Amino acid sequence: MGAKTDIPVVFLMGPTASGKTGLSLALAEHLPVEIISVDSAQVYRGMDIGSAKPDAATLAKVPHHLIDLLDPSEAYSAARFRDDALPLIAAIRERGKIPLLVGGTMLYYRALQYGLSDLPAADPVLRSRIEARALVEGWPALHAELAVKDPVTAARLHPNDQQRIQRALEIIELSGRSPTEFYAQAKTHGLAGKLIKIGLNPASREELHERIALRFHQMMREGFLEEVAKLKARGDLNIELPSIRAVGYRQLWEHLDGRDSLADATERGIAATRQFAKRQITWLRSETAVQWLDPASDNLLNEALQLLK
RNA sequence: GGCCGAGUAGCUCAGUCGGUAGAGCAGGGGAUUGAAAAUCCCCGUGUCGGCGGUUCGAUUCCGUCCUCGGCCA
Repeated sequence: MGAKTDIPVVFLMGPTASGKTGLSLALAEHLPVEIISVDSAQVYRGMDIGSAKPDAATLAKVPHHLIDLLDPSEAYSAARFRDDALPLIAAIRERGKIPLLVGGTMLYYRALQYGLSDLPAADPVLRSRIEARALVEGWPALHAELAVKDPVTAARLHPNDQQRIQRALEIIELSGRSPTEFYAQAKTHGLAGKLIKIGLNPASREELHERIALRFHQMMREGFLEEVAKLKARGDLNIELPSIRAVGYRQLWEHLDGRDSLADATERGIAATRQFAKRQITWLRSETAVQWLDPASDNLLNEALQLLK
């Protein structure tokens, strides 16, 4: 595998609506790349408009990976992403092409770069059992229980952080070992070889907010509501699923449930997108060695090509 | 033109029997190990519409003006 790691892996990171997809396609016209989507929503089939998935013609023209992997009734994960992406990257390098990772799911980049602890996989049955207990005893009781079994993790988690308390208890139940014990051990391996990180972010937050609103309205014009209605009409999906909880999908689903007007739901969707972008930016600030570009630059493509030389 | 109601945080509104005010939403910062577009934590000074008056002290009471609703002409 040695010689092949001479080919760099390229990350194209940035908050939602910063223009990552556009730039990736422009790069694909000038360089021998294959694109790997780093996006927890684009993995779902039938979630196209709201996840800002490249259209079918584009997908046919430029090789893309990790898009349309699952049915929305299923759940993806950071660990699965790492397991999927590593062999893909190796294969793309074998072909003498550049793996271009594009997307905004920051935890996935993290998992890929640094690996993960060797934790037991999620267990839906156990999770619903823990939830049922929480309903009766309350989350504080479960947090207290965690404090006995793994004081270090409990101290790190806020008593309201249901999702992580649940996960910690799940790990203990499944393995008989605490998260703290796992974290003390080496992680599974992450990415090897040369890595170039390009960050794309508008010069001001205001500008990003404008791009977000503009794009959301564009999605509505393209039939986002119909897309959500179609998913809802299946009858087997619900708002608790990771897929349907995605930004925009959740708000339009709630509107279809009769919660509010379409105009209000649209505003809530846009606000949720802004908040999502803010969280992405928080991740980005802790990323090392990112080379930043301004999506409004007249010379964006050349600047990006320059970084890849 | 007359009468009534409302003008308080970016928005929707509480509230102060006179001692310069607080919620929700929005917004900002942070955390983040198999749900991550998820989940969670922290952050609230704003001429209380303007100008006068009463008062030790007015966002609160009084007068007047302005703006926006509604009703009546």
